[in-house]
Amino acid sequence: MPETKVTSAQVATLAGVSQSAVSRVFTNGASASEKTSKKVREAALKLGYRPNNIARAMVSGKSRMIGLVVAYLENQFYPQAVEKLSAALQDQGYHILIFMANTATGKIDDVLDEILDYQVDGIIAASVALSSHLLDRCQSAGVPVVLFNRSQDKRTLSSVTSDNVRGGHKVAEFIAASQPAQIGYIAGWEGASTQRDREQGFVQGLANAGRQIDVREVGNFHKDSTRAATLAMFDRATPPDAVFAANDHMAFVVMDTLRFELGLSVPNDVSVVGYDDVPTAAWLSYDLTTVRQPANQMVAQTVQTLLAQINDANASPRQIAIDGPLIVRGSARRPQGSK
Amino acid sequence: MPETKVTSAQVATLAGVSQSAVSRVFTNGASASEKTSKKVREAALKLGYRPNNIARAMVSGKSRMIGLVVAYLENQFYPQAVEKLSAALQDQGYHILIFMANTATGKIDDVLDEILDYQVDGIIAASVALSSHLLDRCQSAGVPVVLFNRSQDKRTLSSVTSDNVRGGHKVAEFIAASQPAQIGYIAGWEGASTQRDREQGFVQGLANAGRQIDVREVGNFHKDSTRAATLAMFDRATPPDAVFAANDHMAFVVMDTLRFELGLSVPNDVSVVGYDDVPTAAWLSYDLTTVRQPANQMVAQTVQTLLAQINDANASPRQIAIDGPLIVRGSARRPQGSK
DNA sequence: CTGAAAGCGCTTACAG
DNA sequence: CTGAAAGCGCTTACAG
Repeated sequence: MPETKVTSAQVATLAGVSQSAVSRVFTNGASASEKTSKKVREAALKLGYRPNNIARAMVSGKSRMIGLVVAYLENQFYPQAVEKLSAALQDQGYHILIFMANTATGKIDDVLDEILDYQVDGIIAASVALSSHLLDRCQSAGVPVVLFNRSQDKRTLSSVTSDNVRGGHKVAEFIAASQPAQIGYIAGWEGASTQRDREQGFVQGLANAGRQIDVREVGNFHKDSTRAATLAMFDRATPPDAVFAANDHMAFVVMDTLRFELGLSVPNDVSVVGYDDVPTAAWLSYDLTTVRQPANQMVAQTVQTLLAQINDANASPRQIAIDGPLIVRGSARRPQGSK
Repeated sequence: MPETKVTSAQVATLAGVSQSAVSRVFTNGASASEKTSKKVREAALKLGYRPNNIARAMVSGKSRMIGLVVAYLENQFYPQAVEKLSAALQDQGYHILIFMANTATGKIDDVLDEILDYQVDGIIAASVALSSHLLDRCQSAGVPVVLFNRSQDKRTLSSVTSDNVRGGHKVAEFIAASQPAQIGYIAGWEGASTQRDREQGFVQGLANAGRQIDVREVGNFHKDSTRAATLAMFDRATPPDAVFAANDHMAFVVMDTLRFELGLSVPNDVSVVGYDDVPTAAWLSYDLTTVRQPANQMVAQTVQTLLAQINDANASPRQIAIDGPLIVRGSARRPQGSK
């Protein structure tokens, strides 16, 4: 079988029509008579013709590709999000050009240029911060950007997150109600808005209950730092008996360290709460109490916001924060008086 | 800031050279004098010019995009693989157009056509089976395909896996040496070569030791079926005291079900072994004994094989199976006499 | 509804 | 080394 790249011109010849006619038949919303359409479709089928998307992109100026920049795939929340984003975008006729942002080397700049070179119609940045220099570049290229699971002070940029402040607040209420002696907080990477917002809500909520963070360590969202942070947190005269970790990924490490390295019982000795509700949170080994990020809604809003911006260059940016529920499971002590 | 799409023609004008000259400066391996190059680069910088990859693809017939079809992202092995594949391909100047194969709806066919429409230079199919009809389509389009973590009988198709037969064999030797009373096997999805090969190696290895699979259930690589399979496996007079699950993802479920639903101790009552060595396998809650898939080598071979095929249409297909070591951890009893 | 023509932004022989 | 010209496979005004 020869590697024949069939062109619209060949189909046109076989069907006995013009190339324009072939194009119209394959462009929805274009006018073609039933008769022409039939002839063209038959010829196309016989030849195995399919429109070349690259050529289409070239002339239309629309590649129908979305650049997705993502990092931190160890956190189960992201693979899940990529899956949902991909499905939602495919439904809209878009496809994803994916770029792993190597946070180690911080090579996001190069990567972004490469994305732009492919003439993507829009960019979704998941869990990566774009410098204002990069944003300028996107803007001058006329490519809209939406931040996924990260927000930014600039009101000129769209972002979609869960309501992290409110989520942190809920955790505070839940923990305060169980009246722990000491409260610990394992922070994520300080550069992330999710970390800052969750902590802010947590502190606020604790204050409302006349409490505060008694011990704070930084886990940076990563395994090794989180283990070290946990060890440090419990190496004191009065260690906490309730700990909030800024995401599930860290909460798992906290639990493992507590149970298997320090010989403590969760939740009897220490109550642990996370944030995200990744699938693993429901696994029986962890059975983690956590705040659910409403991934489906976040994805829907992300896609909607991005498409609005693609279709209307003057669409105003949106900062969306979606409320997610606290999911109570066995890793945490219940508030006094609850079942 | 205006959304100026800067073209090579504009750069040429500003630099006072021809469009061809501009093109040459941005095409490595093309001839341009130092003087021309300097003028062009300066003009390009001033204008913020970058070559349009879509136009390049159009004329060169090479999009430098690779289609990556992937499913089953719940299994941590795949996000990890996507990350590594992406990095390796980026190093070679290729980028990834990603497609989630929705195994639920089995819409792989449509998806593949869409990939082909984008004129990808090659396709990597991870954990998805392509029908021979689809393969024909790729072949007639002249687009090479390599299967990642899945193999196929057809010798005309390239594939890269770990040595699953040998891996299963190693697990058998390890388990048999601990002299369990009854041996259980939790199978993955029967359509997957990984499942078949791991089981074949396991059966073979057991036979060498005068043993066999005493109880077999199917977990289909998924959580719920695996839980049900485990429950069924232990609902009998003589349940197994050693279980091999065809991948880590299932092994975790087996362990959780045993410990938290059946009140059994792992490894004291039951020894559990998995396959993959995903990051979670090292987490202390599981501390899973497993066979490591050499992901880095698998990725390197996949990229190498694919590029060889892209650069030489007559390159012969390769079936590569890379040996991976058994990693002994706490979830399994040690063989008699070992530490 | 339909066709001829121009053009999307590049690269690549072909001359010089 | 460099430029003029053709062409990659389409879509889209423009006439008819």
